[in-house]
Amino acid sequence: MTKRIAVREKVQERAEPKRAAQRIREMAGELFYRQGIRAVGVDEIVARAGVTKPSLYRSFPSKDELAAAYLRDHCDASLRRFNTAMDERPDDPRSQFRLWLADLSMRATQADYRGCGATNAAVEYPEPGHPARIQAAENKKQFRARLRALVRAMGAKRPDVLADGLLLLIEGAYASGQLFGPNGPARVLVETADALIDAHLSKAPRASR
Amino acid sequence: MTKRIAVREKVQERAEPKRAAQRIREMAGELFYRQGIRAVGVDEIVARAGVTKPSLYRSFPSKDELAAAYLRDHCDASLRRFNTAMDERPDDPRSQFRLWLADLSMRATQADYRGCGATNAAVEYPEPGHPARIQAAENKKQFRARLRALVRAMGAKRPDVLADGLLLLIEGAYASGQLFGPNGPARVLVETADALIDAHLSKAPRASR
DNA sequence: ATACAATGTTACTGACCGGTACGTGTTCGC
DNA sequence: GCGAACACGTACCGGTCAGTAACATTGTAT
Repeated sequence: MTKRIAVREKVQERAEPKRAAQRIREMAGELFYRQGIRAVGVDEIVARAGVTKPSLYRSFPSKDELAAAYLRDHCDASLRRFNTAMDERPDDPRSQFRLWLADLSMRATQADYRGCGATNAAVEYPEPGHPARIQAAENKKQFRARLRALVRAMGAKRPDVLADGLLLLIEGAYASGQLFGPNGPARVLVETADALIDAHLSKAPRASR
Repeated sequence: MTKRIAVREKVQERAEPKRAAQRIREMAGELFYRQGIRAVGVDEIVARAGVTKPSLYRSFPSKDELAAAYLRDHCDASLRRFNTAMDERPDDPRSQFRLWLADLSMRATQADYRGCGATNAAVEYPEPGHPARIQAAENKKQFRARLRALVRAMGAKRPDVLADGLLLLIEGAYASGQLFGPNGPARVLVETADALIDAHLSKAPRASR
């Protein structure tokens, strides 16, 4: 974040060596997500990234800030995936949302599912001022706003209430996916969300699907 | 400090000195829940419990097993609270459940809410064989069974589906309570659950509240 | 060639971690 | 009274943690 790269003439993004900071960031992302932030030491990160510890501390002021960077990456990616999924058919937001939910339901009922990285980070760091916690809260805030916009586009009468209800279901899928494996409650995610949306849209409460 | 009393003839459970194991268990419970298991060292536990480390390891084979014991206590207590709340008026399970949900909604929208200890433990210990994770999964399994029985008593047509839908909402409240503080999604917990139950009971989908 | 930026190498710090060997004091059966 | 059993404390272990200092090496651009 300090100096510039100065090689952007013709081959600025060749992936062969890959900057140390980037390798660290990616490896830290995988390890933090799979094993939890506290469970992963900086030595393990640099070892598996094929770099050394000073390289880490040249790019990140501390492990806590590296964790915050991981969360930023994590939610940038998931928010982008959500947006592109919705933008595929802007005319039918409900169907697109349903597809996204079905995908989440599938992932959340797999054996090694690990839930949402931001939620997990907040569990690991309850201290209010911690960088990882601040970033996690920011991620959640952004997703909530995005979900509200989507529900508003569905034409719900009380969009914020419905959006929060759906958010409860989604967070519930994140959490329960880790504890109950397959056959967990996340398997009913789609039809439960359907019932909820139906109720808020005053359509026929049956007749879904 | 704290001499012994040696009176267990007639009053064997006076709370004055309290066995070291019990003090450890209680203090570990508080600290583990508030700060997370990994964040709390055994030194802090014994120091704040007013005992010493060997006392801990005489009663518990390891910190991991102490964490498992904490989870057992945690969910024993919450399951007992749930049962007594339901048993107050066995004729009207839905109202009692509604009251319990309202209480959860209130707690989950307070600033320092920490969610469910079992869910948090599973986040901290993703490794499948870990004692804390095993106990956490057991807790969740028991609660799911209890919830299914309750929904069955409500007379729902597909009780397991409704119970899992409600479980998603509950776990969602646990998780989102930690990230969004007050004004978080958990504020709509009761009315969302109502809408869901209505839909499953084929009552008028409106008319809630 | 040279200058510079990025990274690696090695070694280190002090704090803290979970866990334990061993000694001390109190209580109770006799 | 006396010794065994019990509950508990003192002092310590080796390992790991996050983070740093000082220096060597590489690659690249001019």
